[in-house]
Amino acid sequence: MQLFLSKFQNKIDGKGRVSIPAQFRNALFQEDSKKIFCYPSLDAEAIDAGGNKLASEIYSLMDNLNPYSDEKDYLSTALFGMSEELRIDSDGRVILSDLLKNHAKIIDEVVFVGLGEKFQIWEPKRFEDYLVIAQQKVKEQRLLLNKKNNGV
Amino acid sequence: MQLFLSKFQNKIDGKGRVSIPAQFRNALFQEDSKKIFCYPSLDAEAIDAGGNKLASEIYSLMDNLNPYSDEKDYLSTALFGMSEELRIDSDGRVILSDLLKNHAKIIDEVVFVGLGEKFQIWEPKRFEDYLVIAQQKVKEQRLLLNKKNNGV
DNA sequence: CTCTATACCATGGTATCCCATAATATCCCA
DNA sequence: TGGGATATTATGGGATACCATGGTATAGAG
Repeated sequence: MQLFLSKFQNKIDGKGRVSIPAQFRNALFQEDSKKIFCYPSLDAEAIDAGGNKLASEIYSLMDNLNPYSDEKDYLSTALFGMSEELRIDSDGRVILSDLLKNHAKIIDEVVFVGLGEKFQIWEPKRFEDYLVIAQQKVKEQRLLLNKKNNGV
Repeated sequence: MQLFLSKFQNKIDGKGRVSIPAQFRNALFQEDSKKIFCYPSLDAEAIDAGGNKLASEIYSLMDNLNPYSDEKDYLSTALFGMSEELRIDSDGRVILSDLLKNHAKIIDEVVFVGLGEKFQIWEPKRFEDYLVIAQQKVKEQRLLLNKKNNGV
């Protein structure tokens, strides 16, 4: 299985089109996806995206909920209502909806960030900021781990 | 199988007609529905809608209830008494009955919200409010989901 | 005959397809 | 190993198809 790795920055053209990085397209093609499944990330100003595999994970997650529970109503509204399947055109491009662009504050340029089984789409500047924070967190975690290990 | 995803806002014209979003029409067409099955949502100021699949789900739900129970009486009144099958015209439009529009406080504009195997029809402003609540609830329960599913 | 519901037609806007091009990456052979 | 040929990729533009929406014509009921 092929994972989504590395990051790529692409432009959104006058028609709202943006190229999916070729490496990601190959990964998607391997799981037979002609579309990408997208939804606003629950905890970041970014778009979560992936192929059939991610989509079916979400679907089965919803299937396991009680059909007539409030929990399912809220989750299906927040997830399915806000998610989209974007068609990849013959040149490997998609059009991001206003809904998604607004959530991620995207104007005319995006970074695709591989996260293994899925990837995220960010406004470049915001991703820079997020990366700094993420790296700090990692350092802190390392220190904690070191303390634990040294203590014994 | 194709699910109902994303949301779309359309206008109701002077004759009361409103276009079913093309994506939803395709999903309906795949299950061979020339009509949409509608009923007032039981716990929201919205209209629940879907194709043949949703209709037969509701039917079998009723079949499984005790024929002489109060529960069945209430449900059949609340659901069947209020439900309708709206014909989709050659241009992909339907006419919402006054009954349905009143329940959802709809005037001349609606939002179609995909919920997977069915969709809902909302008055736009009311949906905005509901969405905020739904997203809050999901965030509160997010940790639970992450634990179960490794952070989808 | 009038009112309403349905079929049919028109139009502006948008998405999609197809082709072109420049830049980059890959390959191949000396 | 180097350097030129070839393939791939990101990006732009024109033509076409699709879609939401408004309007007109027709048929059927009361």
